[in-house]
Amino acid sequence: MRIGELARRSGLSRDTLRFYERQGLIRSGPGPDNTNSYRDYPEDALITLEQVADAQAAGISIAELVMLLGQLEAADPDSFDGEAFLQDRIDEVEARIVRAERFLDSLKQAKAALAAPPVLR
Amino acid sequence: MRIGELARRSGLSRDTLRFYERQGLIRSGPGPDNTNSYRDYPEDALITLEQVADAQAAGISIAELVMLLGQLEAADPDSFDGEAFLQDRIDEVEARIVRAERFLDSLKQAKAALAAPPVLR
DNA sequence: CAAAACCATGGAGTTAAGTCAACGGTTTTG
DNA sequence: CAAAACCGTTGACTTAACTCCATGGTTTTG
Repeated sequence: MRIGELARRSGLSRDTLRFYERQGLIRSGPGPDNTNSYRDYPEDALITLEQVADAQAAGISIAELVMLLGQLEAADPDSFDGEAFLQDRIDEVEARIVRAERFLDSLKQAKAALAAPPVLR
Repeated sequence: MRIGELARRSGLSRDTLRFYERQGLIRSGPGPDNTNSYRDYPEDALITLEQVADAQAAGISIAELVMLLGQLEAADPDSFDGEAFLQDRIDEVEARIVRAERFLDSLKQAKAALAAPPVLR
């Protein structure tokens, strides 16, 4: 599909998609009839973009994500210590989730307090 | 306590603390003997800073956090619709946690795959 | 086939959250 | 009391992640 469709379907801007492609997060090939004038994205770019959004929500930067993607698809365990790198990200993300959940609780408590009958305040 | 101690105990830089104070996230009073030369932070600034870190992990910006803090301590429910605002933040944070957890699962699966005996790959 | 709609590239600009440097005043300490 | 250790302010700078703009080429459509 072309960039406009991907933008519409992903909710991202065309500029963002081109930016992501420059960063190496998504890839596009030459068009269907091999005219190379417009980018052509595969259907699964949408899935990749969802994963990118997940990673960002988890506090992973684009640079880190590019490294992770490289790790995962290289699947070359002898290259360097990708396992330790992965474990570090796992620890980071877990810590972040703990913090986010703690904050979520505060928000909920605050809301409950606001919603309570004024006499209780 | 003075800024150096707060920095050491919170793990943040003095510059960051002054920046947070300018933004309205923490407050300092005049020193103990009322000499006003150095900032003096109350003990509970440390707690506030933990909450700030939690909020940031939850994807809340400083500007939003300042509004939230205002909401919470005003506790003036008739002012404007703070309840709706709170609910919006709650929804956002929950969505973010869902994404982060999904990403965490991917990371764990990737690690398991790497750790598996090569014959399985 | 011409207008409308779409796309590419390059480069500059923006925002959030800090970070750094320079310069000078204040407190503490041996 | 002088040196060392701290602190304050101002303003410029940095980084990440976009976003915008200008200019010009390509596809689609009526």
